[in-house]
Amino acid sequence: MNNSVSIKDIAKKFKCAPSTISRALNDHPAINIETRKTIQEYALKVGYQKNTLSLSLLNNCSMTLGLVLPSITHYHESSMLEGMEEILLKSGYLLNICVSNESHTIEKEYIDRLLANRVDGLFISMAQESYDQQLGEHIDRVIQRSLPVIFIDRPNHGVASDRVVTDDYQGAFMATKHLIDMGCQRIAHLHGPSGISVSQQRFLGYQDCLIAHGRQVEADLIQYVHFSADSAIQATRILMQSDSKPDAIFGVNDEVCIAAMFVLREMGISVPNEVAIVGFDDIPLASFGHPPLSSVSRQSRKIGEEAAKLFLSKKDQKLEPVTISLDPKLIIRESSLRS
Amino acid sequence: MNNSVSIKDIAKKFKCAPSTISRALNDHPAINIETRKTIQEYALKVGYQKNTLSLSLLNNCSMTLGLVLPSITHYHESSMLEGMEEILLKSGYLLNICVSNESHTIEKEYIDRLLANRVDGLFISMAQESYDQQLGEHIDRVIQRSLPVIFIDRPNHGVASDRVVTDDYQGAFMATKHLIDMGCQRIAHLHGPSGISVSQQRFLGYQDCLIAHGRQVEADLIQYVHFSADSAIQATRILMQSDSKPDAIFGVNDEVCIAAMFVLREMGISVPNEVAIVGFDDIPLASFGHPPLSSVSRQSRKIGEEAAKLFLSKKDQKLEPVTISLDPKLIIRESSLRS
DNA sequence: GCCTCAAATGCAAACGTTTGCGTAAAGTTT
DNA sequence: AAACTTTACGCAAACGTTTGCATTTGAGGC
Repeated sequence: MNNSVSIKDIAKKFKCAPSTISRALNDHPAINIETRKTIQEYALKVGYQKNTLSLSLLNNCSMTLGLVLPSITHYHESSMLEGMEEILLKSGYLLNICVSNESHTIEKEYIDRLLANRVDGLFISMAQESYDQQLGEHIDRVIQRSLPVIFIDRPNHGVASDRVVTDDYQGAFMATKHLIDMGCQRIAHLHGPSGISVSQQRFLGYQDCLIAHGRQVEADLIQYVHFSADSAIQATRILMQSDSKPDAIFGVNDEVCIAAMFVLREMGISVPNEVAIVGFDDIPLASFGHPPLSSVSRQSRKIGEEAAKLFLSKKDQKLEPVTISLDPKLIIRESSLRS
Repeated sequence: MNNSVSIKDIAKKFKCAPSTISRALNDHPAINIETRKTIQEYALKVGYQKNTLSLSLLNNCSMTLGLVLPSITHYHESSMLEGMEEILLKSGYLLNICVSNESHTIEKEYIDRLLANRVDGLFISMAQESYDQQLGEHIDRVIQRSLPVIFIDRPNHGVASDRVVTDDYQGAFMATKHLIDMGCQRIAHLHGPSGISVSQQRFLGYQDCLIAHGRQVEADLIQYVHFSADSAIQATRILMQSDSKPDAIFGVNDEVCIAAMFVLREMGISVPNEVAIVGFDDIPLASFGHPPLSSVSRQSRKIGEEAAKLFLSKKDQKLEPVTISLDPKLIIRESSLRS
């Protein structure tokens, strides 16, 4: 099964001690320079490769990290992963990816495996089930091991912890403000799954912005959706068939807005003139929507980079928990531009 | 740094040998049932967790796999990953994710790390650089170790190896045939990056279908793009501004087609009547395009599942290399439906 | 020829876990 | 009471690597 050659094998070949081989391969000065060369050449020839597992065991450091996400198919998540990889690649780490599918049971199972594999740190965006039911012991276990844990997007309940997030509240506030500035009077909201921080913050930003501008927050104008396009179809129809139709929609993400625009087109309602729309995430296809979709960009890739950097700074010294909040940027396109 | 408790620690507490603790925790019948209980309860209390690294070292089996991808932000890739995870979760594996960004150097570096970490198998979709320059020694090294290597989407040069792919050729053929059936006379192709298997196969399917129906393959009707929406803007303009405009476009993936439809709309060209369009991948937003985009679905999630299953069947017994080719499905929507 | 010193290499422990074998003690059969 | 079996546990090796501390060898100075 495994043909890999070990230091012991090489030691036998040269009839010397494993320690000599180890030192030779690591350019230890106490080893004769010619012996060193000979051994190194031989090692290269037979394709010797250091077994990191033994080192992990010895040094209590596996150079492996865990990333636990509810899903990976949204642009924000995969883009964040790429940013993370970029930094970790330079630092010699490997990343274990674990998709919890919003299930607490799966999340727990994965964290168990990661701990058993002695990862050096954990990035986690908590599953909705864990968050809803306030289940955090599995995370507490990790923290008790004094492993660096960095929360992404979704924080743990109450506990002070390292976090990297977009300022969703601010982004939603900006989006709503922009719609108000465009003269919209009745701004609806496609609200994300309740209980998830991202949904809550975006709703709060929306709500507070309305209040700050002397508007009412009307229950009729709020519809709950999932993060998928499909789920927005029905929600949009309900909104537009109500007695008091909105003249603007702020959606929890771009997918639901693109679906909303699709429904509006079907209904013969013009965007942005009858209904203006702003989304969230600024996915690459947003600019190719019909019309191009205004959206709040949340620098997904940078979130990953910052999370990785935060880990690197945390791993050596114990510091106070930090929250890195990245500024969202409002990208205005035609879907919300009224003349 | 690390507070984890080991079997030795527990052994000291109970003043017995580590082997006794190990057996007790593994429900070995040779251990007194009460001793067993006591030890298990204590282990649970102090949060003992098996150190898998030592086992990996001992058994030459790390229960960890590697996945090397050129990128992860496309729906196809992330969806495939989710399918893979589903199967591997049940089998107790963890997955190391490595994004090569189409770079041979990075790919090599990642594979080195994976080998050093003694992964039990490798899933890989080769970087364009590796493929273009026919650089495969880094992969050969893996195979020489007799590690299961499963190629996804993009095969290795020439070498017989386990593969899981969509029948891109067949899918492209079906798409082109459909456009012909719709009465299109001049079918253009947005060709993916050359040198990549996926691009080549889709082009071949397109080409052979044209030939099979007595059509010419015209160089003017072929434009090269990347897999991103942005890259299709210029290509589409060139196509439509040429003397001999196409009346249909078959695109290498959905992103480029959505961008193409955007450009056509800008130019006042109607889809599907003036130009019919079919894409590839059937991303979730395809059905919300304007008009809804016809596309070849390639069962991304299932590719991941099949790859994982293939590994599981390969890990025990050495079998002949297998190619699993999944049937594509043509999803017809308005973008190609002519009345 | 003895002492010192440096250069080159070996020894053994350590990381955490499993497992075949050995060995007590206790119980059971003749 | 002798012989046997069962029960319950310990010992030690093994996986691959590193590293502090010997130990060996040869050279040079006196």
